[in-house]
Amino acid sequence: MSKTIAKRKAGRPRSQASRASILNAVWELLKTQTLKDLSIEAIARESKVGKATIYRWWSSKESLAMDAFVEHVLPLTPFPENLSAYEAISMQMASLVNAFSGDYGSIVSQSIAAGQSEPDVLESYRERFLDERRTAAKAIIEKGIEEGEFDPDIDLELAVDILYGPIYFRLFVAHLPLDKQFAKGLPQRALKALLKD
Amino acid sequence: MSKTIAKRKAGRPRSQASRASILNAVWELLKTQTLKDLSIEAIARESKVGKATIYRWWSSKESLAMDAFVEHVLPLTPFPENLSAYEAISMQMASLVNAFSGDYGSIVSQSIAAGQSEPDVLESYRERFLDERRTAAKAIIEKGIEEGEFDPDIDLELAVDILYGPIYFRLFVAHLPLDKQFAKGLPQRALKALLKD
Amino acid sequence: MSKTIAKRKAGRPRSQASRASILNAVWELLKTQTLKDLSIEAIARESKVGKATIYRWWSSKESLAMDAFVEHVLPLTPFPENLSAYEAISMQMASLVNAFSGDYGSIVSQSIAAGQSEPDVLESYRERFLDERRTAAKAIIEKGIEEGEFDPDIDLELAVDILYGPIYFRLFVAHLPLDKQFAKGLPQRALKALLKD
Amino acid sequence: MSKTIAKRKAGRPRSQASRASILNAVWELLKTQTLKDLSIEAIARESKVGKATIYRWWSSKESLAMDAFVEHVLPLTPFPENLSAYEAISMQMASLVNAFSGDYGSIVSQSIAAGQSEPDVLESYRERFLDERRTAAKAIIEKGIEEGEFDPDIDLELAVDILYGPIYFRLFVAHLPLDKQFAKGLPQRALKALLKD
DNA sequence: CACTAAACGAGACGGTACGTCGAGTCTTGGA
DNA sequence: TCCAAGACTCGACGTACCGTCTCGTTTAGTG
Repeated sequence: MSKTIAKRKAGRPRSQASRASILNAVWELLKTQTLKDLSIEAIARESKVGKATIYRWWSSKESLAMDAFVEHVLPLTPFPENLSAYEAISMQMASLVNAFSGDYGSIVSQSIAAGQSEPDVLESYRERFLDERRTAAKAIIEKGIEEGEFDPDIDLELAVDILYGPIYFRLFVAHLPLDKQFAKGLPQRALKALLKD
Repeated sequence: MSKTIAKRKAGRPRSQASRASILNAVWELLKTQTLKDLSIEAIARESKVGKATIYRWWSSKESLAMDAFVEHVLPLTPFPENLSAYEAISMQMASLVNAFSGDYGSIVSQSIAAGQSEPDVLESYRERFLDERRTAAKAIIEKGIEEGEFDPDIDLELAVDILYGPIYFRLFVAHLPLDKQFAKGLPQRALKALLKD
Repeated sequence: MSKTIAKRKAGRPRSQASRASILNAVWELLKTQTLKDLSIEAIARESKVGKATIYRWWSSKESLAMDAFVEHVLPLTPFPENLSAYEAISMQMASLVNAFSGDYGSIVSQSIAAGQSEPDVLESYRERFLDERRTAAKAIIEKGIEEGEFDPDIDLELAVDILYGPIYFRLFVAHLPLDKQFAKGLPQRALKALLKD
Repeated sequence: MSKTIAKRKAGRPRSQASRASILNAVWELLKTQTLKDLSIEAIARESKVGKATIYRWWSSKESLAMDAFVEHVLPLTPFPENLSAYEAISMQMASLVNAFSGDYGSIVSQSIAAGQSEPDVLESYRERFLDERRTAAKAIIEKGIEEGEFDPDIDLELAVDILYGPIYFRLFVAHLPLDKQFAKGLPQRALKALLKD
């Protein structure tokens, strides 16, 4: 909506070719190196774009990485339908563990790592990924409560943290693997905390 | 044993004054800036030390930060004694939440963030902090099992992840605060997952 | 010709202000210190220029010194006209001795000294200074031959070496001064070698 | 004399093995690199000697190079005897040209180059090499005067400069080679300047 | 024959400068 | 007005040597 009524601007319009080329270069480069080691210089070189063009549209390589990330990996690990809340959560958690054990996990952990020194990167991560998923998770839990599976006194946010916290913990600290055993055992044990007494 | 017969080394011995001065400078500098923004140059300047001396003994600013960290904050958040396992864990978790809500938490999160691109920093964190604490936590849980409080089928590692994962989750992602309410609510809810049916 | 059709180049053009500032800083610094003790760092500092800008356009401080030198001292010690070859050479030699006894001599000797380990500096010295002067000297000697003053069997290059070699000898080795007595005595004695029997 | 009455000193005497090893290392290293590029560090490394030992006995790498030089190349290019002064000088000049065209010339030119910024190196060169040779040359010229070959009004120092200056000129500036033709032509032409009218 | 005391190797120290990289900005000409 | 190209200032990188400084270890005399 707002885009269509965007004010008419004089001058040459933004080059979509450049935008795509930049995001693509970032994505390609992140396959072979750390976000930390990625340089604006290299992105410009790789995408045949002037550095100024990058600076004109992005404030940091982190937010640029975030855009590249969004462009490529949005649709992911939905909650299955037509199952009990317990089953649906179990299955979705397992598939998230699986997703985080590969490239996707590495990019998420690097983005959040970058966010430790750049608050807006972290905010961007939350707004563009996490919030949506947490909302979905909370809806499922509420459904479980309504259907009598879960304790009605649950603090929803806390419940989500207990379920997903362990996954992020292993993702960051890597003290133990995000393997099948974990994918199976975690829901079994963690969901106990949500059950009715 | 072997340490007492430590090999005689030729040459001028390492200056303990320099070592202390460097670690102290790192600690001071990290109070006002990000680990990412910390430069070896600045550390050398602040500690009145040659850059080469830093490079001689540390491989990166991250491992240096880790050493500074260890030097300053090792004795922290122990498990209280003479309490039931449930009580001891509850109290220790609360005090960890509290610790992570201040400077200590910021340094931990930055160190682990740095570890995302430097595996040995992460390893160092695990070896010098985490392992010791996890071992202590597992011991308490075992005690709880023996005393009939907790489910004897528990996977200890998984249990620890469920208890502490949510804390690290909020520490990293900062979607919700590490406040008193969380410090109180988390143990109550998460420990349910460990109880006997 | 080719210069006027110089290829159009993309990008920001070289800053003449920086170039001038650098060369000027070099010149000023060389007034108070040895070329050996001159550092790129100091030049950058003094001329308020990034080090990279210096490295972009010069390969070494020696070639930079040579450029600074050329910029400042090209027009020097011409051969007087309307005199006999003998007189013209005598006077020019005397004025060169005089020039070499001051700052000019010190810079020449240091540049050539630098050239002992950097062949292109030496080549630069020859191409941009010496060759032109030697050519002029040889022309005068030829004129002297034509006018019957000098021996027609003279090897011109050798003749020039005999006339000017002693000056450079004293300049480098400093075993004796480049004083008025030398300025007067050298032409008198050395030119005998060129005369007709 | 003075050496034999050298004051008795307590303590360990200077190690001749180290001295020899150092000088030898310098000599070897100078075969493959410039005096400018030679570092005390490298000499110590190569000669298996502590840096302090070098600094204890030499004030700079230049004076060290000079010592190494003296140790290896003192006996050189004497004046032949039983010849006329003209012949003796001619032959000695030719052999000097020849000597300077090889390694010997390169070391001399580098040492004198170093001397441009270190006056004592230059002085050392003069005292330990040049003076002796100039004295010998002046003696021969005087002999030539006595025997009626040369002009009795000659300034001896100036005469030596005229004879040898051209050799050093080519050695330093390298505008023309120190070849056989020069070795033959130079004495023929330059000695004319010394002859009786 | 132990005792001195300087010289020795090794190598850490505080520094300075190196030459390179990338940051973010600026200045062209062309689209 | 945007864009590519590329030069600009700035600051940090990690390295090489500088000359100095401890160390523990020789190695002659001397007492």
